[in-house]
Formats: sequence, structure tokens, C-alpha cells
Amino acid sequence: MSEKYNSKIIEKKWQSHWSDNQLFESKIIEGKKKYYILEMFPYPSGKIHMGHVRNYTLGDVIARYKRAQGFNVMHPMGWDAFGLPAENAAIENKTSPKAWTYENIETMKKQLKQMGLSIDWSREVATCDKLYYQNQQKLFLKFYRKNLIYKKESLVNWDPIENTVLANEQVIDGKGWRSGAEVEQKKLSQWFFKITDYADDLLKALDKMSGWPEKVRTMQKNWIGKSFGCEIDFEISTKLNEFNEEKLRIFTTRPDTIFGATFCALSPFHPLVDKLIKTNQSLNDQVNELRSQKISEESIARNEKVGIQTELFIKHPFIENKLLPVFIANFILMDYGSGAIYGCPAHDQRDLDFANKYNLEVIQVIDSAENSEFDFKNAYTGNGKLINSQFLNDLSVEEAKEQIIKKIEKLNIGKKTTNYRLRDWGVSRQRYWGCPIPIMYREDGEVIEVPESELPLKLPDDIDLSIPGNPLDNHPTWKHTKCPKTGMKAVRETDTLDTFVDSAWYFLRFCSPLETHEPYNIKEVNYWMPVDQYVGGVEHAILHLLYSRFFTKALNIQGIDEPFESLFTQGMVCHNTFQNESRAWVYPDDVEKKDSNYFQISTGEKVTMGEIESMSKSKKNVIDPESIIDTYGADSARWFMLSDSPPEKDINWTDSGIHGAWKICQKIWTLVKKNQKFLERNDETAAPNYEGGNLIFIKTIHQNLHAITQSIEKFQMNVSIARVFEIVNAMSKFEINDEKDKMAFTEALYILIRVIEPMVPHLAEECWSLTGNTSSITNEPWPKVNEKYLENKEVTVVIQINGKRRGEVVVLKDSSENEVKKEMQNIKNIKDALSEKTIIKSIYVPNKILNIVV
RNA sequence: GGCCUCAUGGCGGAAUUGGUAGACGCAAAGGACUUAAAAUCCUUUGGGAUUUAUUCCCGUCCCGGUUCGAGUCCGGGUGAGGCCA
Repeated sequence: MSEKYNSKIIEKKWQSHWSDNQLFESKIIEGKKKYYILEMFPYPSGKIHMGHVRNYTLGDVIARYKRAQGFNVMHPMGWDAFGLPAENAAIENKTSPKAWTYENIETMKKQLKQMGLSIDWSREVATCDKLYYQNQQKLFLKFYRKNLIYKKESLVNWDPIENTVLANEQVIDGKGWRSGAEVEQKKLSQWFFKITDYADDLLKALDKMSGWPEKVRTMQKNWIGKSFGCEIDFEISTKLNEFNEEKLRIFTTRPDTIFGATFCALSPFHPLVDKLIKTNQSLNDQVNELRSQKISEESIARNEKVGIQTELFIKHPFIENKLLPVFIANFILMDYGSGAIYGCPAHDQRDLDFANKYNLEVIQVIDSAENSEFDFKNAYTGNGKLINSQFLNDLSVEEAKEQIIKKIEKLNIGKKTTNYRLRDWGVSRQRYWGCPIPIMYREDGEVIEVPESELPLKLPDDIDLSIPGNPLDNHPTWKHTKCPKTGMKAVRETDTLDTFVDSAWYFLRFCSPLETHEPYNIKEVNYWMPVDQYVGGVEHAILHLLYSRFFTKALNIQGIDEPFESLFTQGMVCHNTFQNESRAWVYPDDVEKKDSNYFQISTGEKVTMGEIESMSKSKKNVIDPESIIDTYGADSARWFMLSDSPPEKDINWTDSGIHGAWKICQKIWTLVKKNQKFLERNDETAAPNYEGGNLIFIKTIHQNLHAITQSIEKFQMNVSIARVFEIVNAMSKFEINDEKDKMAFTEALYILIRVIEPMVPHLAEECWSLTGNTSSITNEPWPKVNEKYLENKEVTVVIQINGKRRGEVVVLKDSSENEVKKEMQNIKNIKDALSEKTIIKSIYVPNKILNIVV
């Protein structure tokens, strides 16, 4: 029995078998229930990494499981192939982004195939293929005509040395990544998608999306950030009773606190500030200082609140002769509300900190229900009754909001507003390797669409990436064209589209990847959409998923409101980090353990083991999937990814873990090999009436089969794996003595081979063929749980006294309380515990527990 | 700072959703086989006590509550993680 399972040969054999027989190709089958399983498609960066292995293994388990459940499964794969890294790599390696990308695709496709994924490769798409981006250009024009796309001025990161626009990730500590130059904010005219038109639709639907993790829904809700508030126009003055024509519009979500307002704060980017600094040099300098600070919600919340007092005041609309000083403050966002607020320090912590710093008045206007005194240090933000507020006194916060808005609207000095935190989606990128925008600018100033007949508007191949700036703009001829109608000279748009646009509709393209006339074939889309299960990283919780939802809604396809029925976000793959004596990161491959110390193999230096962190090239704590597959096989890698940790949590890669996975694969193969003769006979007699040992055995098998099925449905693959172990353990221990034992074992063998197929498909196929089958196990249905084996005639009822476990009795199922009580008298322990005690009460949960209170 | 999530043996984690806490795996220890090692197989493994038992006590981050009964529900704390273009 020294023969071993040789994953290298066997895995290759089955991979060819699957592809030769086109087993995973999908097409519409009317009347059969479809199942569209999709994992987030990869960026072709070079090689697959462990994160891919985990993501695609999870998806593949579902795909194979659903196939076994009788669904018509579509499981496609493609490439998110446009993007900046290709341009960077092309410059470094003196190749073209296109060549680099397609080479990577080829490598990664080969690697994915080595993983044994049940993918329908006939549907493969790459977003950089001209057929794909041609259709994306059509979608652009469609949205453009629907007024969902517009141009406006917007700030970009500008590298003054490279003369180029930088993406956010190319700005490191405020400096250009390559040039090291201080990055400037520059205004450029750019294209925007009007996602805000759908803000409310996108928000409302979230409540109904029960197949999505609560966490992701909350993140999207917060991102959209709907709030009700009130705009109020204030009169501006430098002195009492001398008011400008111009009014200052402020925004507040707490109009009920207006009688507690004691100051006004403007964003440093407010237009009024622009005016003020024109005539005041020192103010100008101070404001520029504020403007240079990076402003995000996080920094606003954390940083010290600072402000500059101006000479202006605004007049309180309800308190006579009351003027509020106007500050320019670093905690007001220009993009939110009107860029101006009034501060009510008593009931907003931020305002209170500010007021204390600048010695501003604090007026309490809401009385907390508890008797705690207001301490001028902690703002009271809870509910309560209004005080010090004239006509609002004694109202609740909600009532006061309603009343004050009514009053403001009646006086015509403001109105109730709905506000969204969500902003329109800027899609212009000053890059080469992206989808060209099908727009041209005619010499007379008109903006013209590129006619659909001229699509695709192709990217030129002959570009020079060594010149700074936008390669399309630099190209000698590409941008010069003529208006197709008038023949006038025109210049093409040289910006390309954000790659999030490419991924916002690829799931639709997969339904009809070869469709030439339109982005998608409606018949196919109607059959396959929505995606039944989407699997990917939580890092896309907001942008990609929100943009995809926006696209789906904007396309307005009958019956398809949301793209992804269910979403699962898997955790990351982590590994220990190692550093040598000079604090440099060391690859785990290069580390060996001697006694309890670690040493770098290549240098012999002592290394220290650091934190367990998600695998990243920068910390070198990566394990290459290819070398793992080479030594242990794809099945072992898959098994490891599924075992131990629940899929939504981070998993820590360990040598013992992958070794354990390899061991169980070997063990299953040996078990099947040893017993292959049983299945070979394949006589289909009905299951006999099992009894005694074989009954207990077959019950164990069916109970575990049930648990495996349930846990796959619930995405608890780690539990499924544990249950497979239990089946294997039970089978290893089982002794076959007679014909009934043999039949029970044969049934178990079939169940085992079938249920491991989603997890370790090559091994399952090999076992299946070992036992005399010539067809693929993929076509075999999922084994049915025999309900009668889940039920026990006898059940164990736990006896508790005062809630503490004191023993257990075995009784017939559905026994009455009295029967249990009678039975428990036979237990000495319990009898002793109950003697000389009075039973006050007893609680009986049939078939589970009897609790006696004494 | 705001919002959200989580906390169970030496470790990863189970626990039918309020009913036997610690399934399964890893690691560790002991044993079998072997000249030896690897591999494989068997046994033990939350802590403690003793009369070694169908025994008792403690135990799911801490404090309190609801309940016959709490890892699970509620309130308060502590700690860790995620998100905030």
C-alpha cells in the first residue's frame, strides 16, 4: 500500500477531460432553473495570488454544488484589463501596455485552469478587447443622450514636474510618486456620471437586499448619506442694522436648535471667503493655510477645530438685535450642504469645542430628560424638551424641527431640504490604457458624439509613453479628426474612462459575450440575470458595487432592478511576517526554524517573526500559489482555503495547514482505493433495513451529509469540511462483517465521493473512476438525505437541577415528562440530589431537557 | 471623532438561534510499527479537587440585568478590527 495519490498527473488528466468535453459550458435551457455564480474578475497583474485562490475556490464550490443540485449553472471568468499598472509596467519594461496585459492574461488563465475551476471559458471577456470597449462606448453615448453624463470643472492631483495628472494612489505624503514633487490641486474640465439622480433609488433598494451582508448595506447607506435638513438665508452685516443685499445661505440638520446658535462658520472654499480675501492680505494668507490642509470627514473629526474670525456678522432671524460672528473654519465641507453652518455649541460636540476655544457664548436649548446638569464640556445631543426657545419651548426635538421649518418656510427665509453625501461619479482619467470616450470637440465649440457606425473608437498602438503627460494628447495624429456631419475640424476627447466603468457592466456582458450589435443580448440577459451569487473582496463594498447597481438601474432593463441577488465578501489571506537584523522583510520561503529560532536560509542571518498580516508584496509575506499547487496539488490548496476559518474571516496561511489538507486528500484516496471493489458492483438494490452497527453507521453518514448540505447553503465551508472529516473517520473505523454492512459502506462511499467534488474535484473524479465509472462525477446528482436516518427512535434528555446538568436519560422519542421523571429515578446521582428536597417547579422541553427547580 | 463588526482551550474555530459549551482540525504528550527517521495507526489533551465517579467546583473579555435555564437576549464598561472618495 505504498502507492500514493499523484496530484500532478491526476489533476492535469481531469482538467483536460473537463475542457475536452466542454463540461462547464453553459447555454439557455428553457424550463431549467438557472444559477449565475460570479466572482469578481481579476486585474491581470502578472500572476494569481492567494487571495484569488480563496475567492475562486469559494465560487467554484458553489458552482459545482449548484450543478449537482440540478441548476443550469453559468460560471464565467474575465479580465479587468485596463488600468494604470499596465502603463507603469510598460514604461519600466519597455513594452506596450497591450502586450504586457495579454501576456499576463495568458499566464493567469493557465494558473486558474490549474486550480481546477469549473469555469465556462467560452464566455471569457477582457475589458481591453475592442469588442468590449466598443460596446462600452455605445453605453456611454446611451447615457449621454439620457442626460446622465455631463462635464464640469473638478480638482485633480497635478504633478508639476511630470506635467501629468496623478491618481490618488500615486500621491504619497502629498508628493508625486516618481518625481517627488509637491502635488498641486489643479482644476480640469472632466466627465461625470450623474449617479446622484439615483441616490434615493440606490438607498431604498438596500432595505430589500436581504442576500447582502448587513455590513455592506450599512456602508452603502452611510456613503449615500441621506439626511433631512433646512436651509436658512441669513442677513449679513458688519454692523448692527446695516445689511447687505446679499444673503448667506446656511445648512443645518438641527434647525430645532436655532435659538442656541451663537456663531456661524464658513468652509475655507466658500465663495464669500473668496471675496473676503481679495481685500485682506493677512486673511488671504490664513485662509490659504486652511485650504492647504487635506479635508476629509475623518480629519475633520480628529483634528483640532480652528477658525479665523472675520469682520462679518449674520443676523439671527428670531432674536432681535442678535448678531452671530462669522468664522472661517477648518471643519466645514464645501461639498456638503451649503458650505456654511451656524454653530449651536450646547448640542454639538464639535461646535462646543470650537466655542470653548474662541470664548463664544453657549446657550442650552434642550433640557435632557435625566437630571444631569449641563457641564459646558460635553454637548447634549439626545432628546428632550426645548427651553430658551420662545415659541418652541416645551416641544420635543422632533416637534420643534417641524415647527421651526414651517415658520421658516412661512417667512420665506428658507426651506426644508434633503441632502445626500453621495457625489457624482467622476470618470475622466488622463491616461492611455483605458476606454476612449467617444466624443469630439468641433472647432466651432460644439460637443459632438462619435457616430455609432464609427465605433469602436480604437486606442492607437503607436504611442510614446516616455513623454510626460497624457499619451493620447501627445499622439501626433490620433486626436485630430473631422465632424462626420459638417466636415469641420474637430479634436477628440483625450481622456479615457475610469476602469470602474468597465466593471460596472461586465456581469451583463457575460450573458452574451460575443454579441456584436449591442452591449448585451436582451434574451440572454433576461434568462441569466440577476447574478444569483456574487463573491468578492469587501474592499469593493462601496465603489464597484454601487457603480454596478447604478448602471443596472440606469439601463432600465425590464425586471432587473439589482444586479446581484446575493453577495458574499470573503476575508483576506494572511501570513506571518519575517524581518532580518537590518529590519528588511524576508520571504517565508527563505526562513527556516531551528529549535525555537528563525533563520534566513540565504544569508544565515537570524530573523524575527512579526505580526500576522494580509499577504502583500511589500512585506514579502506571500506564498506563491503556483509553487503550492506544484508541491501539494490544487485540491490540497482548495481544501486548505475552505477548512479552518469561516470564509468571511481572514485566514492565516500555515505550513501545517496545507500539509493537513494534503494528508486528508491522501487519506480519502487510500480509503477509496482500498474499497473500490464495493462500488464497482454497482447493483442497485434498495437499501435494506439496517440494524445495530450498520444502522448507527449509516445514520452518522446521513447526519453528516445533511450537515454538509446545510453548511454549504449557509456559506460555512469550514463546517462542511469538518463534517467530511467525520464521514472519513466513521468509515475508517467501520468494520464490514456481513452483507448489510457492505451495503451501508458502499452507500457511504458514494456519498463521500459525491460531496467532496465541489471542494476537491480532481480527487473526486479520480475516486469516481476508480470505482468503475466512466462518466464525470459532475453529472451526478447530489445525494439525498434519508430523513429516517436523521430521526432517532430514542433520544437523550438532559436532566438539570436548578439549571445545572446532573445527568441524562435515554428515552423513546416524544416521551412524556412523567416517563422521563420515572426513568431518572434510576440514576443514583439524581435520586440523591433530589432526596429531602421539595420540587417547586419543573420545565420539560420534549426530547431535549428536563429542568427541576428545588 | 462618527458609524459598524467582533471577543469561546496552546491555536483556527463548532454550538440545530435561549436548552449537554469546546464538534472537526492543528499543535503537544504518550504508545504501536521501524535498525532509525518519515509516513501511518491507537490513546490523552479547558482549569482545578477528590472518594477515579453515570463525582464535585470553576469556566465562553469584565460588571450588572432578564430567565427555570444565557456563549447566545438587554444595559454599562474594556479590548481588537473595518469603513469614513
